[in-house]
Amino acid sequence: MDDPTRMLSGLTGLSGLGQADVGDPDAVRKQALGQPQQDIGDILQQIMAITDESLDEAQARKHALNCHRMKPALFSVLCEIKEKTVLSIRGVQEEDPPDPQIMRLDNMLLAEGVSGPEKGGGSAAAAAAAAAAGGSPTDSSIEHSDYRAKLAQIRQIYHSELEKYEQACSEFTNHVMNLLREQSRTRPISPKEIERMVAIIHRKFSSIQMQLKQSTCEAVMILRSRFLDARRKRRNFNKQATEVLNEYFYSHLSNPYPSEEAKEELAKKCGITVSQVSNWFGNKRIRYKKNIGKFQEEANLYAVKTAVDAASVSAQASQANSPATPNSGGYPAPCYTPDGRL
DNA sequence: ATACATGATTTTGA
DNA sequence: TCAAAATCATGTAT
Repeated sequence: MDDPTRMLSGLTGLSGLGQADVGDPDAVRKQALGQPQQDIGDILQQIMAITDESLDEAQARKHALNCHRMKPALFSVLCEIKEKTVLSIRGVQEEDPPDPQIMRLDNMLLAEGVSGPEKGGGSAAAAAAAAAAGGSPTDSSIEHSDYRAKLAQIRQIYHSELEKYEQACSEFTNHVMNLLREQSRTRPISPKEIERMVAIIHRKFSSIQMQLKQSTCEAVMILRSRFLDARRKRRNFNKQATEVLNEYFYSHLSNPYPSEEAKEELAKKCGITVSQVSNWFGNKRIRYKKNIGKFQEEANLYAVKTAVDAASVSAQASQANSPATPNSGGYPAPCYTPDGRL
């Protein structure tokens, strides 16, 4: 980017027709053919030399060339040659369709509320989603202000960078277009050629933009996983909830697999979701099985509790004899001893 | 600071 | 597709 002139000479020599003000090429050529070869060689030499000179030197030489009597003739020859070569080159680099990857990134950024209209829509939606996902409202709102702040930060960086790129792009485009216009006085450059040049520049810049978008997406994803991953905001269930769950577990120790309906009821009683109930039972089963000894005390506690409950209920009902602990089969029955050993 | 407890997710196996 | 098992990431007690 530090030497636009070189890039220009490399890219613009490819295509385009002569300019409209060239006039009839044949007529001019006849004139040209009448001149000594020496002249044309000389002019060409000078034109080639322009690219190697400093801008000031080139400026002076360009002016000299413009005033040269052979200039119109040479110009027309260049036009003609160019027209011929361009036929074989045309179609080599036609329009490519909008990059699907950049579209994907755009959509993602839009969905995350990074790009698009000012804060509101995106973050509000995210907040709603987080709230729906569970967790107490206060927690999620506290964590969410943090999340939103970070997101806003990313958003701000993204926009300022994007703006910078856009500005640089348009500046560079302008610069190049001016140069091309300037050069079009000494060599034929069609509007179409300029157009193509601009397109090339834009492609280059958009590939830079894509990198920006990509890294922004990455940052947002990391942020999301940092804040929205349920594991990271785990809260223990309250005592009453665990009590209810444990009660069910130990009173169904022979088959601690609550049905869907039972789960729903437990969920309602505990103020948690059905899948949380499922998680709890899954964890409880495996951990109980893994170390029955460790849970012995707890098991006894709940056995006694349910026994007492049942006793009081049945006592109320009919003064019946005390019910046995409902423990039979399934998991290895914990063998109760008064001191808690197996 | 550390180890252990616990809810959630991921992997694995039937 | 469900549950077990393994694992993760945090909460909590010491």
